[in-house]
Amino acid sequence: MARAATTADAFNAVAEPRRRQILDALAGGELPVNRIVAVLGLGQPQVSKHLRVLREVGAVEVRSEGRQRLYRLNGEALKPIHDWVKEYERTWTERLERMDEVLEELKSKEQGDGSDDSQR
Amino acid sequence: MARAATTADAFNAVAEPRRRQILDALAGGELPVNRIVAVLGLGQPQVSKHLRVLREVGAVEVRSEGRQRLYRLNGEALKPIHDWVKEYERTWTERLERMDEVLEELKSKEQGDGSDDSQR
DNA sequence: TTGACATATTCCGATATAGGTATATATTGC
DNA sequence: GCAATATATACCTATATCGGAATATGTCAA
Repeated sequence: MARAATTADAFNAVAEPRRRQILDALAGGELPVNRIVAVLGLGQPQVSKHLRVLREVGAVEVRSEGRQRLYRLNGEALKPIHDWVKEYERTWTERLERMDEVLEELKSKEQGDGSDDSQR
Repeated sequence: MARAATTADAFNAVAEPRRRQILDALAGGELPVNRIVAVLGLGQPQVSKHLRVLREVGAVEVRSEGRQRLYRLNGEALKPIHDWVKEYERTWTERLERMDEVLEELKSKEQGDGSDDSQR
């Protein structure tokens, strides 16, 4: 048994660039699948599969209209991501964090050469 | 030629629950690898590999101190995620969106009864 | 019914990657 | 030098999953 346990959550859904593109497209309003296909320039089955993933995490909802399936955004499914990342926002907004960073750097230089090797 | 092009970006890095755990642990301050191993209850090589991914997207930085490698958070690497998801925040905060949703529903009901589209 | 259209599902092959084990590298102390 | 500690890397296996092609399902019109 390897590979993590198929985390079918919002984080995973959104990790795929195509799926973010789909959500971005739906931000302008409800769209049928063939419009999304046109926007992404991807095959129709692939789009349907991405839509399924998005549906499973609740990020989109569907309604049928004739032979069309109209997808609409449900941004609330992205709330966990927003909540999680929001906690880190202060890291790049507060000046105090910068000061702390500089102090750490100085400290490590003082103690020897250990200041670099951050790259490989 | 299949499978998407190895998106080594912040979205991908954070899609892994273990890596979010690591970042959460580092939110409290700099930690050596063995502390992270203890927190996660995962093997040391696995943790090192996760740390490498996080380093490659800039979400963490390292400095050496003796034989230890002290990892610290760099929240700014998460800014793209924050910026992206922020756009969707209004979806679940604004009331107007709800109204729009209801209107859409009503419209679809209206259109549902007609057997031909001549009255559209 | 037949056929056209719209979308979903199934099967396939290629690749990415998580975790596991063993090993390599680096630092410290003897 | 050698041993111990701390971490990183290499190799392996199992699985997840992307894109592609073929096919199935569903809806409408003639």
